[in-house]
Amino acid sequence: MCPAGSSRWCPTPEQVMILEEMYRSGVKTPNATQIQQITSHLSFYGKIEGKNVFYWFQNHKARERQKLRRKLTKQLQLQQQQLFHHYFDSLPSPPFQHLSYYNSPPPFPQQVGVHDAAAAAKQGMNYTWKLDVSERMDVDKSMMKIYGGDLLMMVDLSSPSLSSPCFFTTTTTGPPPLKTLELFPVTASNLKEECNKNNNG
Amino acid sequence: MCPAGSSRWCPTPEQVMILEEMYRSGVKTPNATQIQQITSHLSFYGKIEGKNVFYWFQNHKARERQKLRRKLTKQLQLQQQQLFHHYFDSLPSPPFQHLSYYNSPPPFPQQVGVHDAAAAAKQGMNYTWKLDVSERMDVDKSMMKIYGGDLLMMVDLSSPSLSSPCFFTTTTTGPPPLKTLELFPVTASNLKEECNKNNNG
DNA sequence: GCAAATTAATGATTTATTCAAG
DNA sequence: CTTGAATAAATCATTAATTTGC
Repeated sequence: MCPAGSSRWCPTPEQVMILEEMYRSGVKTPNATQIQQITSHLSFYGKIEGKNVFYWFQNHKARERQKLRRKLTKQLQLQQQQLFHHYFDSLPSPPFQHLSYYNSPPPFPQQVGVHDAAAAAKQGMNYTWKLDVSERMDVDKSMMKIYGGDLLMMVDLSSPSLSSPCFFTTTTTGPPPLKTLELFPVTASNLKEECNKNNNG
Repeated sequence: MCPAGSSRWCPTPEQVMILEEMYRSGVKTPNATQIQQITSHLSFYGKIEGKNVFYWFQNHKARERQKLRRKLTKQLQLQQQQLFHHYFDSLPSPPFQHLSYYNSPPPFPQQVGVHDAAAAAKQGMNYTWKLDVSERMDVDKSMMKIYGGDLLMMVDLSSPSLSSPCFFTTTTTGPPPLKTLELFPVTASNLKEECNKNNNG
């Protein structure tokens, strides 16, 4: 685990687990008493002192905040980029078209395809699901809320204003012209990178 | 495999394999775009829609976590059992005693222990730490200032008055008789409550 | 062997937390 | 202090594995 004469604390997995559990259950900035108690408790699992606990909570809190902040920032940037592209890539107007580009690494066979958008649209428009979701939230934002990030999506091409990009819009009377844009090749490694960017940077 | 009119998605082996490979290679919480891409990709192997992919990653991530957590918890329980026995098999009577009462909720197995106070005292007396902290604030009040609340922790037993409880007292000549008292069972929920009291009240 | 019964996996929903913006 | 957005945890519900008695 930790070099014998290490100059700094190396928490054991048990210690980390307990600290995280405490943090999760509400201990964010323990006071002296709490720190002493926690320290005593954790000293069961390995060498530890008060300052370690103190600093752990400080750092953990800060890094959680940081993580969230970065995630939000990234999302915003991507969203804006997306809207930018949407705005300037004027497009042909089949009522529905869903373009998918796949460029998969060895384990995933390559595939470049153009699909009818009906299927794609249906994916997000499953009626039951939609209904269930809409019980709690605004229908228009459902996919955003559920799926988190929204690099790109379906925009109503009939309105040039781009004022209200909608995710998996549900229309019972008749669907407006929608287009799903995917701006980069899809590979596992790409997905991984993006995921890491979201998580770490 | 799956009943004809099944109410829920039954992934094909290929789909599961690909999903698992993606997860392994870093895709943990795909966003809407990624979900759409993955969905299109997997639709090659069978019926599938976005929500299936979304739910799959949610569930898979959660259950992987769960698996790990259970493993750790089991380890902890074993470890604590061992320590418990160890403690009551050999009980010395040291000059300083540190009484700790632990009454932990499920994740933290029960624990009753008796410690030598030397370690506890040392925790708060680390010289380097003291210095580092005092760079930014008044030394005497440092812990109070940093840690806020003070249920009260270390008291000098040589003075019966209990007039000046000190936090992490530093004594270079020789430690006075100190005793660490813990006045209530330490649980995550207790700590949380106290924390809330400190923050809100 | 083979169904009915029981248990384990896992897809789908709901509920609770989290941080930070307003 | 409240709310929005996202996510994790807990839970419900259905399908697959398996066990069991015949």
